[in-house]
Amino acid sequence: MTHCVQVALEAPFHSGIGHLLSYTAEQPLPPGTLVRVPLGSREVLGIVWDEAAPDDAAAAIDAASLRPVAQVLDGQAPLASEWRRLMEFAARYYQRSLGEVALMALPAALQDQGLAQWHKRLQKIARDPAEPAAKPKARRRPRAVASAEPALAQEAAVDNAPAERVAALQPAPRPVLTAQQQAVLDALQQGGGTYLLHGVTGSGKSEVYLRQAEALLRQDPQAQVLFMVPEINLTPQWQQLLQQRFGPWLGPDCVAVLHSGLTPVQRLNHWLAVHQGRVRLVLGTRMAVLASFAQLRLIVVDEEHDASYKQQDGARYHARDLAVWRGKQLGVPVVLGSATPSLESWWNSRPASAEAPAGHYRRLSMPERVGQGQLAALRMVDMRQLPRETVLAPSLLQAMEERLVQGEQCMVLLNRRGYAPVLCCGACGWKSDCPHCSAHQVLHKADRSLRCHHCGYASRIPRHCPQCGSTDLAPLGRGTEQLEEMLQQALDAMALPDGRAPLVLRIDADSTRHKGALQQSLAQVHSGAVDVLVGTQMIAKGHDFRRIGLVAVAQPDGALYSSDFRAPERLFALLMQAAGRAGRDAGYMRDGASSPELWVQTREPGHPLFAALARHDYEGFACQQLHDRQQAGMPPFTHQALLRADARSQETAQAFLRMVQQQARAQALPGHDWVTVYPPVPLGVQRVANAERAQMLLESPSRGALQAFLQALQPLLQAARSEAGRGLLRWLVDVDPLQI
DNA sequence: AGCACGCCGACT
DNA sequence: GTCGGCGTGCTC
Repeated sequence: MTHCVQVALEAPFHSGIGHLLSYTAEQPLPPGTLVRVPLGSREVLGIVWDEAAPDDAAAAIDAASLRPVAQVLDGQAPLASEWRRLMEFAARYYQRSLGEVALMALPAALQDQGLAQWHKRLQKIARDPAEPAAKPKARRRPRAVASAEPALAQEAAVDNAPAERVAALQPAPRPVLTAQQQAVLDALQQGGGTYLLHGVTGSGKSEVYLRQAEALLRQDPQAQVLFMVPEINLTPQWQQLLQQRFGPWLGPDCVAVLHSGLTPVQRLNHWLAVHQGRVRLVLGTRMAVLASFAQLRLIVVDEEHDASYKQQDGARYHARDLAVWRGKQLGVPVVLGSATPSLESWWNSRPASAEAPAGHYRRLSMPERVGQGQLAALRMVDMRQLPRETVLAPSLLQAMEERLVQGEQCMVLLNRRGYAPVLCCGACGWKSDCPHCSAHQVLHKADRSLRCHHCGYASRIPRHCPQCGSTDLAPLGRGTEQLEEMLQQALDAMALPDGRAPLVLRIDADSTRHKGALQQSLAQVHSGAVDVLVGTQMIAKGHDFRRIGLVAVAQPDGALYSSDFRAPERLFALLMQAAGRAGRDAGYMRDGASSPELWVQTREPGHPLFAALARHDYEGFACQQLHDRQQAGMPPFTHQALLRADARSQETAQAFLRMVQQQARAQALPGHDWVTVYPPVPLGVQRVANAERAQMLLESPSRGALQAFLQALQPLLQAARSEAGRGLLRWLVDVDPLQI
C-alpha cells in the first residue's frame, strides 16, 4: 500500500512550485517528519506537511507521476503542529512560500550531504538520550563560558543527572530585588500575554527576566525559556550572565545559542538540543524565534525596539512580532523589554482612555535606576556658533580632557564608518562615485581603499583625479576612522594621572570584522587600557562599560531632517541608549565627584526631541510622536507594506509596479477599497549593483484588508512578471517595513 | 531558486 | 573538432 504525502521544500513563490509537493511513501508519515525527496535531478530536504494544507487546493497533479520519498529521517520527534502553524502564519503574513520559511528555520547542516551521517547519529541519540553518542566529553569539567562548543548533543538532560546532585543544585546567589522589580514580577505572575517592560537603563530589567525565567523553570521541569537579543555582539555577555546564574543549577552547558555566527555543526547541535528539550535556556538573535521548541514557556525580547529584529532580506519577518504571535499561540508570557520601546509597542500597551480602548499588551514600568547610578545630564553644543568644518567643539574636547585627567573614560559616537564618506577633486569637482550604484565610494584609510557600502565594490585610492589628472584630491566629510585619528592627535599632548597619553580606540563594523575582535576591544576598554572609545551605533548597544563618564554624539542632525518618519524615534532611542552608557558604575563615579554627561552637537538645539531627551522623558517624546503619527495617518495608526521592483532600468521597474497597480484596481482585489496604493517612486539609493530600484507603498487602516489584498496580489505579480518580458526583474514584498 | 537542455564562439 | 557562454523551461 502506498501513501501520498504533502511535502514542503525550499522553493520560493516565483519558482512556480511554492506550494506543497506530493510524493508517495511506503508508510503513512506523520506531519512534521523530515524527509529527503527527489526534485528534478537533485534530492532535497523536505518536511511532511499536514494533509489538508491551507491555501493549497490548486496543486493537485496526476497521481501516477508522483515520485517516492527517497529517505525518511525518523530519528527525531516530528516538528510539532504548533511549529508548523507558526511557519504557516509567518509565510502567509510575510508573503513568502511556506517551504521557504519552514526550511529557513532549520539548520543548514540538515540540508547538505552530511545529512546521512547525522541521521545515524540522531537515531542513536533518540534511542538512548542519556548515552553519549560520539566522543564522550567529560561532564565534570565545565568548559570555558566563552566557548560556543555545544556539548549539548552529548549532555544528559538535567533530570537524568544523579539524584544527589539535583538536590544540592540551586541558581547562583541573586541580588536583592528592588520594590519596583518585585512589583513587575508580581504583575508577570498573571501568566500568558504580552508584557511591555519599560525600564530606564540601569533599572534592572535583566534581573527581572532572570527571576521570571527561574520561576517558570522551577514550575515545570521541562519548561524552556527563550531570550532574544538584537545582535550577535550581545550574546557573549548574556550567555555569561545566564551561565553564571543557572550554571550551578542546570549544569555548565545549560544555554543553547542560536545565531548566524555559529558553525553549521554547532548550529545543528544547539537546534537539536532545543528541539528535543535537552536544553532549557535558549539565547539567540531573531532567527531563534523560528526554532522548534519542545516546551517553550517564556519568551523575553530584550531591546524590543531594535530594528535588527526585522530581517532585511529574503523573508522579511519581524522576530519580535513573531515572538508575540508565538506566545499567544502557546498561551505563554512574552516580555518585551526596552528603555525606549518602539512606538508600535508603546501604543499597543496603552491604558484605556477616552479616545481608545486599552492595547492588547500590558505595560509595566521601572522608572528608577537600581542603586546610586545617575542618569546622564544633557549638554548641548550649538554648532551654529562654531566654524562649519568643526568636528568636535573645543568645549567638548576640554570636557573630555577633564574627565580623562580624573581617570574616567569617554565615548564618542559618529554614525559613519570609514575615513570620509567621499573623495573629491578640488580642480574639476570629480567625486568618488560607485560605478555600480548611485552612491559614493567611501574613503577607507586603514586599507587605503575606496569602498561602496551598498555593493561592496572596492578600488585603490587614486593619486590623481581619474577625470582631470589633478592631484588636488581631498576627503569630504568625516567618518569614525578620521575621528579616531583627530582625537588621538588632539589628546597626544595631554598626560593622564599615570603619566601616559590617552589611548583612543575605534570600534565599528570595520574594526571588528575578524572573529573575536570586538570581544578583544571591549576587554581593552574594561581593563582601562583604552581611554577614549570612538565608534558607530555598535558601541551604544547594551555593552556594560563601567568607567565612562562622558558620552558625546558628534553628528546626530541627519535624522532630524530625514524624510523617514521613523528617524526621530530611532535617534531618540540611540541618544537615550548612548546616555545609558555613561555613569553605570555608581561607586566609581562617586569618587570622581562628577556626574555623567551626554554631549550632543547640533545645529538645531531648539528641537523638541532634545528637550525631551534632557528630561529623560521617553513618555513625553512618545506621546508627541504618536500624536504626530496619528495626525499624519502613519503607523501604528495605519498598516503598510512595500512592493519593490528591481530592473535594469528605472522605467522598467516602475512600469512593472504601475502594471500591478492598474490590474489590482481593474480586478477589484479583495480589500482594495481599504487599501491605498501610492505611485511608484525610486528608492533613496536608486541604483545598487547595476539594478535600478523602485517601490510602491501600500497602506491601509485595516491589517486584515492589507493582508487580503497582498495575498490576492501574489498571482497578479507572477503574471505581470511574465508580461514584462526579458531581462532582470525582481520583486519583493516587505510587510510592516521599517524603512520607506 | 537550482539545474537541465540547447544552440553559437575560442581553445587543445 | 570540444569546452563553455547563459537563454528558456521544468521540477510532485
